[in-house]
Order: sequence, then C-alpha cells, then structure tokens
Amino acid sequence: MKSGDGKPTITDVAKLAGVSMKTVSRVINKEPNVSEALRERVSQAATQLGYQPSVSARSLAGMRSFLIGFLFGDPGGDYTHRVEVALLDRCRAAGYHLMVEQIDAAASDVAARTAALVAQLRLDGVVLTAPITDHRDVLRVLDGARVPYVRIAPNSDDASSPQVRIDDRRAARELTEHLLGLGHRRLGFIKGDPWHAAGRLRYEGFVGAMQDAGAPIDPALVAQGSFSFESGLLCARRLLEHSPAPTAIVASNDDMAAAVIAVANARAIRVPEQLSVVGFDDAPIAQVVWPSLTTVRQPIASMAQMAADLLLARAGSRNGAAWPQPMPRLELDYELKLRHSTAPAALGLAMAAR
Amino acid sequence: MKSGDGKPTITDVAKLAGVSMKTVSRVINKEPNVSEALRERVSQAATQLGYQPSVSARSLAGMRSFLIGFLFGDPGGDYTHRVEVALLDRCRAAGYHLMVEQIDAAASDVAARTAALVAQLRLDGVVLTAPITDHRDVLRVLDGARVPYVRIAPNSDDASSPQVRIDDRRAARELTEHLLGLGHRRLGFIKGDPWHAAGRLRYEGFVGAMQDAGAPIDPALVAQGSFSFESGLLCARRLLEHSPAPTAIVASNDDMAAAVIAVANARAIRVPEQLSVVGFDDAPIAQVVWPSLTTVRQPIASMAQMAADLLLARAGSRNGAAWPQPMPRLELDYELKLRHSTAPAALGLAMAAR
DNA sequence: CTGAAAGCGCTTACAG
DNA sequence: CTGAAAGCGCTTACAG
Repeated sequence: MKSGDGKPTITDVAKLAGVSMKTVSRVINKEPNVSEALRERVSQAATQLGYQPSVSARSLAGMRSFLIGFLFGDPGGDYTHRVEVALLDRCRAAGYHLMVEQIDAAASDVAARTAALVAQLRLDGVVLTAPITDHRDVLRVLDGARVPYVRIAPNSDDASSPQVRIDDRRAARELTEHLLGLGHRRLGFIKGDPWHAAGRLRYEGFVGAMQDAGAPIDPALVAQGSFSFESGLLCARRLLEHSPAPTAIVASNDDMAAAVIAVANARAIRVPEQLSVVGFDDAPIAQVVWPSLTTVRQPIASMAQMAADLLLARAGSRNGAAWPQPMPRLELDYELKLRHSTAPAALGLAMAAR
Repeated sequence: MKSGDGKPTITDVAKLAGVSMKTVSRVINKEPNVSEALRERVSQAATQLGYQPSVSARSLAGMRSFLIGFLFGDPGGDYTHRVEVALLDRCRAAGYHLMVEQIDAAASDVAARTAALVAQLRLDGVVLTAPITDHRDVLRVLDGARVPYVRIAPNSDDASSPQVRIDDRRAARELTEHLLGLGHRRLGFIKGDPWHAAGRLRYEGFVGAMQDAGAPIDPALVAQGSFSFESGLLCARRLLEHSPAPTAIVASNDDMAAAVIAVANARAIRVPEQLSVVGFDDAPIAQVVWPSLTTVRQPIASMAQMAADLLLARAGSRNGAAWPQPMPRLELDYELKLRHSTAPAALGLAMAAR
C-alpha cells in the first residue's frame, strides 16, 4: 500500500512486484516475452495499488496517445450522438479515450481548430462524419499531420482514406420502387444538401428507379431542401400546392418527411390514404409522427464501430505504418422499414373512410 | 523554419526567438513578468513555426491537464448532445479539450469507468448531467480523486459541488396554472423517472398548483412513465381509457407528451379541442408533432456554458484550491412556450368543427 | 526472458 | 524581468 497522497506510478508497482519498471510496462502493454509468473505478480501489484497508467506520460514517451478524436459538423443531431456513443464503446474496450470537436463547416477557423486538436493532443486517429468528411481544410490538416482518419459516408469516393457507408443510391432506389409497386406514378422528391453525399446519392437512386419504371419526373415536383424539418415544411408546401399534386413524396431524410406529414395534416390531406410519404434514416422522429414513417434504417452504431476498429487496429500495430491495401471501403446493409405512411395509390376515399 | 519532420517544440521557439524555454512557457501561459518586447518576439516565433504546445507534456509536468470531461448517462438524447456542443464551445475558447464518457447507470463497471477516465487522464474537471449527477459510485470516485465537478440539474440538493439548474418545480406549476386558467379541472399527469430530479420536482409543481386551485387530483389519472416515448404511449392509453377522461394531460417531458398526442390521434381524439397536452423541455419533437406542443424551454446551452465556466475558472486559478463559498448554485430562467396543443376546456365540439 | 539508461516536451521551484 | 536545473511517468533503443 502506498501511503502518500499521490497516485501510484509505475515505479510503485515495480517495487511492490519486485521487478523493473520495464517489466511492468511490458505487462501493461500486453507485450510478449514476460514469464507467466512475473506477469501475474505484476498484475496483482497493479490491482492492489489501484494503479492507472498516466495517458500523458505514455503519450509523451511513446508513439501512441491512446486518444481518438471525433469531428462532427452539425450542432444538433441524433445521428451524431449515436455515432459518438458507438465510438465510445469501442474506444473504451481498447483502452482508448475519445476527444470530441465540433466544426462549423462555414467558419473561418476550421483549419485552426483541426490543427489544435491533432497537434496539441497527438491523436492516434480521427473519425469524421458528413459533411466534415469532405472539408478540404480539415483533410489537409489531417494529411499534413499524418493523422489516420476514417470517414463515415463521405461525399467524394476517393481512396485517400478508409470509409464506411451504406449504399444510399440503392436504398433510395428500393424505397422508390416500393412506392412504384404500390401503383404510384406521380412522385415528388425533396432533396437534401447538394454537397452532402447522402443527398446526392439518394436523389440518383430515385431518378434511376423512376427511369427504369418509365415513370416521368416532373421537375416541378422536385424541391431542394437541406435536411432540416423547416426546409421540409417549405418544400412540402410547394409540392402539395402544385396541380396535379403528387400521390407520393420521397424525402431525403426523416425530418423532412415528418415535415411533409405535418403539412399534410394541417391541410387535411390524409396520409397515407391520399398521400404516401417515405423518409430516410429511421431517426427517432420516424416512429413518433403519425402515421409512422416508412423509411430506411442505417446501421449507425455498426458503422461507427467499424470506423473505430479500423483506427484502433492501426494504432495498435507496432509499425502503425499504413492502411491495408486496397483501401478499406466498408459497405453495410441497410433495412427497409415499412410502416404506416405508405399505401396503394388511388385507393382514394374508399380507404380514407375506414 | 524548422526543417525536420517532427513538430516544433518549445525549444525550437526559444531558439528562434533567442530566449530561454522558460520565457516561451511564460508567454504561452500568459503569465506576467515578461517584457512586452519579448512577448511579441516569442509570439511571432511561435506563429512562424506553427508551434502547438503538447498537451501531454504540459499535463505531465504541470498541475493542469487542459482536459475537461463530460459524463452522461443516456445512450441517446438531444439534450445530451446540446450540452456537449455548448461545453465544447467554452472549452475551446479557454484552450481546453473535451473528453466524453458514457456511463450506463445500471452497469457494474461504473466506478471503474469513472476511475479510468479521471486517473488516466488527470482531468481538470468534470461536468455531469442527470441521472449520473447522483450516482454514488461516480461521485465517490470523483471525490476520492479530488477532481472538481459541476452537476447540471442534480437530484440531491446537497452543497458538495456547484450545480446549475432551472426551477423545475416552479415551471411545472406555471404550466399547470396555464391549463387551470384555461378552465381545465380534470388533469392527468405522466411522471418521469422517480430517481431523476426533474421527474420528482415537476410532479411536485403540478401537485402544488392543483392544491392551490382547489382542483382534486384523481390518482387514477397519475401514471408512472420513464421519460421515453414508449412509456408515454402506455401511460397515455391508460389515462385516456379512464372514465371520465381527463380534459388535459401534463407530461413530464416532450417525448411523453408527443406520445399522448400520438395516442389521441390514433383514437380520433382531437388535440387541443378535446384534449389539451403540455410537455417539458422544448425538445425538437415539440415543434414537429401536430399540433405543436406547449412546453417549457430550458436554456440548455447556457446551463452547460456556466457549468464549464465554473470548472475553467477554477482550473485557471493558480492555487486552484477550492470552490468559492457559498457553493455556487445557479438557477437560470426558463421560458413557457405556448403553442397549439392547449386550448380552453369544454370548448368541445364547437371548436372541433372549425 | 529481464533490466539500466536516456529522453519525450513541458513546468516547477529556485536563483539572480 | 529572465534563465539553468531537475523532474513529471512513462517508452524507446539497447544490452545481457
């Protein structure tokens, strides 16, 4: 037992176990070449003293900081939070800690913030979510500092870093095909941010499905949103005021789909009897609006975990040199969630009267 | 200009500026007793080299780590994320970084996780949100390690640490009085977690307002929820099946209030014409449900900022010894948000027919 | 399989 | 107002 008031150090553990500092270090780092007897003796001493290795000392002396960074863009967002919790999970399991930083993509100090994070903390790796995944200044600073990073659902598909994503294009296609299969022909679409990968890909999937089905796309029924509920409100009003009105609307995310339902409710347009609506993400809001949203569920936690694992594997390797080749590009499965916001077209008032 | 590939260190800056390491250190830490001329010369050299002080070196050598921790409980949650972004803001402004950790209150390794966070990283301070604010193991570890912490909306009102909150009891009272003022007498209430401060206080406020108004509380109209949308669903069904049904329902948060609206919609009970509903928090869902929710807005960002500032002020002080006395207990203003989910009682079908 | 020495980049405590 | 020395708690690189 240590009597002083300071925290026990590696020296204290070494003394108690009757070995050198270096042996304790080997045990802590799970390095090979330690006899089982010594390993056991050291572990016991560490536990007995409540020894916790100092991250700053390890970071200063060694080649690892045991710190992973998470850089996100949006100030709000359930998506971001879910990614974070999943990252936390993997980091903890690997003995790493998670630093977070928010980057306002439009701010002028983007490079400075990124630099402060990686240079002051010597991060072993960084996880990026859209739209920061494609911010030139951020990527330049990370590349310059040689900090490994993994991008979740980036816009550009280049091979400069590993990425984790779902096939947004195909998911949007399936969603659209679901509506076409219900007999809808006159479909509206609400786009997301154009510089956001998901926004672009989801629109492409919609267009592909429509073309394959020979269904015309009325440009008046395509509105430019920005993923926010408010932008969905504006777009929904525009689409629903158009004549003839669409019988179904595909929104690029659930927030905007929920906005469509809100506008429909306010105008006594019955969903899904008179108007089918689909969203994307399976955000909490999808099950909370009435009727609940048919949408696409992304495996957010799995995506984040894989991102973390890629980084942790590289940080843990003794050389830590480079990414495996070919560059990892993980594509996870999504899931179509059929709920209550979609119904056959032209069922009209018969069903509405149920 | 440094030619090597490593990052510039304090020594490089000192050489370039023609001063000692110690002088550079003084400038970086904004310590007094440096002539203006030298201060300027050092600043320029640092900028020229792109010098970033190593957090681990500073942490190891000095008495500060420049790291603040954020401990939260719930795996999801807009509230948590908003707190985090606000903390990030203040930390960055002060040259600090933010570490996050999630604690599952029911898990067995709560103490270990907390210990790992504070002992390995030597955190300069920790911010806690409910319900972790009142977790015995967490507090014991923090106290034992002498890590200063600030609690946001804790349950217990003891003076062991600073706290930041709104007056939940008074807010719930005002919300209830708003309904009573609209002529409602038969009110239902959906409680939150009993061991969660806000849950208890909001119920007390409700009871107080009812008693003062001489309105009886029907125990059959008080349901025990747990802040989740799902629990709100169950409670709402129970309350609305009761006869005579309530004309208004107070839910302890917006998620549960939204659930009440969902159940009402599903049963063709018109809100607010036949049933008034109020929530608490002004979460995003409040403006997204139809009709939008009358609720109480908490100044979440301000609360988090004040929590961070308390910690940063103490970490920055040279002695860093203790909290100011009396222990800070900051109570911020809330705001009643009157929206579309409340209307006069007994307006009945006249209004419903509009 | 084990260990003694040097050093990571800073700050502290002390001199002047 | 300025600086030289020692040391924070580890890991690296090297011996044995």
